[in-house]
Amino acid sequence: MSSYNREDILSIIQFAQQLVGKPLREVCNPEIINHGYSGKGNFGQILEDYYFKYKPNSDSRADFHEVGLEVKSTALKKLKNNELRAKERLVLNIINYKELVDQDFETSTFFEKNAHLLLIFYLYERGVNVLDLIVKLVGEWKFPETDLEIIRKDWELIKSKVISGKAHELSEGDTIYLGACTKGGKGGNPRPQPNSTILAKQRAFSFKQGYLNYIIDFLTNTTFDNEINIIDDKSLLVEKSFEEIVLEKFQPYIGLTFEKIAQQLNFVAVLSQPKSMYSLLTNAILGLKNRGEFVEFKKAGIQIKTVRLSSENMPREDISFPAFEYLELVEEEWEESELLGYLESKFLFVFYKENGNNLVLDKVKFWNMPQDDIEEAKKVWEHTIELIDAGKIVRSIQNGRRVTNFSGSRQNKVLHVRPHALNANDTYPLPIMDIVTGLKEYTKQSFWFNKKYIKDFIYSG
DNA sequence: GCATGATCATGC
DNA sequence: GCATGATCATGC
Repeated sequence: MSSYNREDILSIIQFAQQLVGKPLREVCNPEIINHGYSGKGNFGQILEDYYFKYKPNSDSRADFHEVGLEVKSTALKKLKNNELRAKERLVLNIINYKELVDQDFETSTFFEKNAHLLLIFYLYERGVNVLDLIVKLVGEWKFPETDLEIIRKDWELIKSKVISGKAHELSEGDTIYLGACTKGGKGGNPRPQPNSTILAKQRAFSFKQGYLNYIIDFLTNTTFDNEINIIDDKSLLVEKSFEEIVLEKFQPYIGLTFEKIAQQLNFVAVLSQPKSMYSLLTNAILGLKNRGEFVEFKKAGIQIKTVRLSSENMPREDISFPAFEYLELVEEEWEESELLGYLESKFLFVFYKENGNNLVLDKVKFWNMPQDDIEEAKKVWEHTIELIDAGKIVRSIQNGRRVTNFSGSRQNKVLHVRPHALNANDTYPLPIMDIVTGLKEYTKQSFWFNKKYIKDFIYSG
């Protein structure tokens, strides 16, 4: 790979960097207005055809394969604080299940094609013509050594699942940085897999959104002083997986009481923080002294959930997701929905169990949601949208309290919908007026994991 | 006792 | 001021 001519590579990158600050319409031949590309990938197709001047193809080799450089364009979104973040994951090459099982990582289609990327980020704006979207950032990307070890293991895990005839059970939450995301719309474009007769959804290798954000931070020289690495030496990853290394950090404290752990870690401060002390203690076990984030968790989109269990293993509380906006929810497609994004992430569950008057660190596990349960959760999402669209959120008002038609914890195995607001007057706008209240706004709500689901399928599962 | 509506606490 | 993780409290 190092035999490629660096000058040729640099000239391509420099050519690409001339895009920064401009839309395609400005930098390409005027005939670009007749481009004829439509659909989601059209920015990339137009870019290749009219700027780089080669026809979009499905060649398994890199775009500029003479120098081993693959061009990828992807969208940024602007947050409320004006920060630029990845709009979604970066989809790489499609996984060919039949070929994957015979490949080795170093010579795999994935690595041959994506070891060296030329990334072009443009700012997405709803309703704006693709030719007028402004390119914000252009840069090259090669994997740092420690990331590459994790990505290699991700790739191996995806391969081993396909070898076991479980391509249909693949999920983005299976892996750390390199995901196997669905590709091909609603039907999932089912295709055969080598060691099972069950058809599997078409999937592609992809960078998790968090990993892409990390690349953006790197390319823009953005640094954070409140982040720590859990793994600082890639040699640790030779013998063990990332998950194993994390779990081992908890091992010395399993079976100890909350107070004992806090004492051993010199963490007296947490005792005065009633609502967040359990999650702060979890952070402390992983080595975070103050508030902050773990680099690998952020890059992988891993969500840490600290759960208090009764002696019967029932969580004290359900677990909430962020409140959803009604106007956005009803516009979503399931495959791109915010909820699916959460459900497909990997979770680290830390369970503290009640033992008399004490709370004891009982169990720690990585978890991600099985496909069947994701399908089950989808029903709640669909039902919620139906209610909002029909203006039938509220069923009645009893003693001043509103009784809603939202899906409760008895209706669905996985999720329910419940208020998530400062109080009942803390609302988001509705697309249409609610029939019972006559209001065009309603108390903020969110999806919640049923605690029974946590008990039966996450803790015990 | 549990499900569900309502609200608190913290940090940015 | 608001988003988010966490928790309270009422009524069946």
